[in-house]
Amino acid sequence: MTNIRKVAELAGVSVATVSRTLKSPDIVSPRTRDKVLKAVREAGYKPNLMAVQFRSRRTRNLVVLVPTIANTFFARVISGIQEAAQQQGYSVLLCNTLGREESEATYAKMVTTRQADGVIQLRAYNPFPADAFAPDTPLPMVNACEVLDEAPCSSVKLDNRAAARAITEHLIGLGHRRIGMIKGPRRSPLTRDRVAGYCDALEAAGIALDESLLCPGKFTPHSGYEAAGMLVARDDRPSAIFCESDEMAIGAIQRIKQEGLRVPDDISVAGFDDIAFASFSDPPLTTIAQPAEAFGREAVAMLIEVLEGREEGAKQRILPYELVIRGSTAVKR
Amino acid sequence: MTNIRKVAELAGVSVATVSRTLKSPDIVSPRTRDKVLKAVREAGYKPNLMAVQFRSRRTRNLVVLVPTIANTFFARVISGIQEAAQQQGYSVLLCNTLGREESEATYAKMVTTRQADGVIQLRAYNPFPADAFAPDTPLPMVNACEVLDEAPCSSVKLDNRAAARAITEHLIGLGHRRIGMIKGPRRSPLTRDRVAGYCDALEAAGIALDESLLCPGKFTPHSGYEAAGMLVARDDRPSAIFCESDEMAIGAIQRIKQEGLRVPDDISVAGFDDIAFASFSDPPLTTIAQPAEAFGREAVAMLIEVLEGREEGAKQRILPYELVIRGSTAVKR
DNA sequence: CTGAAAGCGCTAACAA
DNA sequence: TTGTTAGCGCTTTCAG
Repeated sequence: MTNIRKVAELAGVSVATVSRTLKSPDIVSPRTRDKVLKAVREAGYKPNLMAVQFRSRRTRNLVVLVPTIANTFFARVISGIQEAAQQQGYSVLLCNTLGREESEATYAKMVTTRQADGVIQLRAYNPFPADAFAPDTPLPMVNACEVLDEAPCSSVKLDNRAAARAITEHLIGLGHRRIGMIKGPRRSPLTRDRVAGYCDALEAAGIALDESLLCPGKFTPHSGYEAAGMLVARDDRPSAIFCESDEMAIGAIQRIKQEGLRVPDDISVAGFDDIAFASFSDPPLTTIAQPAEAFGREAVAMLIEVLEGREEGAKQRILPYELVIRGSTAVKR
Repeated sequence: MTNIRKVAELAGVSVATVSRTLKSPDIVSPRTRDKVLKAVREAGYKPNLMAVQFRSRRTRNLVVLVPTIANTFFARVISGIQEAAQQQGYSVLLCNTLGREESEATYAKMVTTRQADGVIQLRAYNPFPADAFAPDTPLPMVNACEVLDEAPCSSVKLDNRAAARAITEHLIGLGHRRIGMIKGPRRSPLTRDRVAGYCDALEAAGIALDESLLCPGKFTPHSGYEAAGMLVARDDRPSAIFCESDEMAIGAIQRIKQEGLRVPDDISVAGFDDIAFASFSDPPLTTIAQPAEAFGREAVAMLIEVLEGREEGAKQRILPYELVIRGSTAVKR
């Protein structure tokens, strides 16, 4: 084991000097610095980060709680996180929690046990027990994408309500008046906001809300497939369906075609997220593009602010969406 | 900071006893154990894992080098890794390297600097410098999915050559004789093996190899789209195309349709991987299913064997593939 | 600018 | 079964 002491001996200086040379080379005389660096090279010395972190009480690790890495939208958010973190000298520990609260709590514990400095949570749930931190310390956490209503920390999200309203209005603009919606899990704030936006659009257009046109899904292609089956089987089937995720929209399109109907001729379908496959579906998906990578970058910036004590109270940032019109929606006929 | 010493005082025992109670409760008398656990609770004590790991010289962290988490195939491998790791008490540090060697080297350094115990590399590249470890220590690494020819460590992979041969034979069996192939990057062992399997099948059927029917892609839908464009534009266009990944196959299908041809009526298309979207493409994709999660589980098992010193030389495991026939391939007409 | 020395919080001999 | 003690490898006062 080649440690700092060996290097010190080799260079003929004290361990303190070696430490200083490595951390703040500028406060060391050029001559000693050269001696030390030479010794470091000769000894093939690599500082034991375990010890460094232990001693300096910070790890420069960020844990990211992801509901599921199998979702390509989250993959983009994660890219943004990694890019920003790396730039600031932090490493990212990705945790695929499958949305399970126990998993989230387990990984969040890496912060209380000082294996990581903070967490970025991509789901609306606070993984820390109430007594994990001293009363008025700010939580070392940032909530992104799906955000708690009373987030106990800074957060970044989309204006989901406005985005859902925009895409519903696009559908209404095409002449659709019976518009189905395949939504996410009931209790998600994401779903609630998007349903609200959908209702806003209907109301503004003077269309009565038909609750039975709202089907729950699970953000997977298969659940979209199932939900579309319900919607299409009705006598008074909708002429357009807004899906809360592209994955569900892709499943829905397959089902609609299987039932012998055409998209968009018989039924228009809109998605949400603009994942890579959205433009490769047949027909290509009309959807809401989210600035996924930007969510990641923002989240990192906010978290580091908290960790380095530069924050003044929890912030809430809203990032812009964009309506992307492709071939899966068309004028009602 | 509530540390082990505080707990010891509170319980009226030595720090060693507290440590023991937490690590091996059974070698401590029930009475002391109760006292200690009570004190732990009262003090709200959480061991500083940083210190634990530093002291015990192991982190129970595994770093996983993933070329890109945006690929849903890797997402499945990662699930398998996480599941197995968790079971064995290890945490997973996911590193999205984008296939960049500098990134891989940076993350691999977490092992030499003792931030992690070992690495699972999903790409055919050794991220460690030659002198990172003592000459005949086994590398704390396992190579999975895409494997180095002379892997300096244990590895798990598919019999890519046989799988490619099987799917090509499926195409030949349907009467196709001009079969294009959209392959991956030239230098990948994966590509080399799959091209070899493709050639095997042709040869066995007495079909001459036409090199110009092999187009390189990059495993993305877009690259499949481009490559298919080349293939389809030819006068002597193939009647079937074998793509080295489902993502490329999905891109290829879109291009073929855009050129006014039908899949599979005019051109059959086969993929590789069996990602979730494979069964939701139109038509659903004929492909090779890989036991992605099993790759992950195997890799963890092998790595832990190495880390805990129970290995006897590098092993090589081959996992089985399965030909999944769906609607994108049909009899030539 | 450099060195000596005191730990960080914990584990692991070794003794008792 | 429990306590004492000596560090792990590093950073950081505090003197010099």
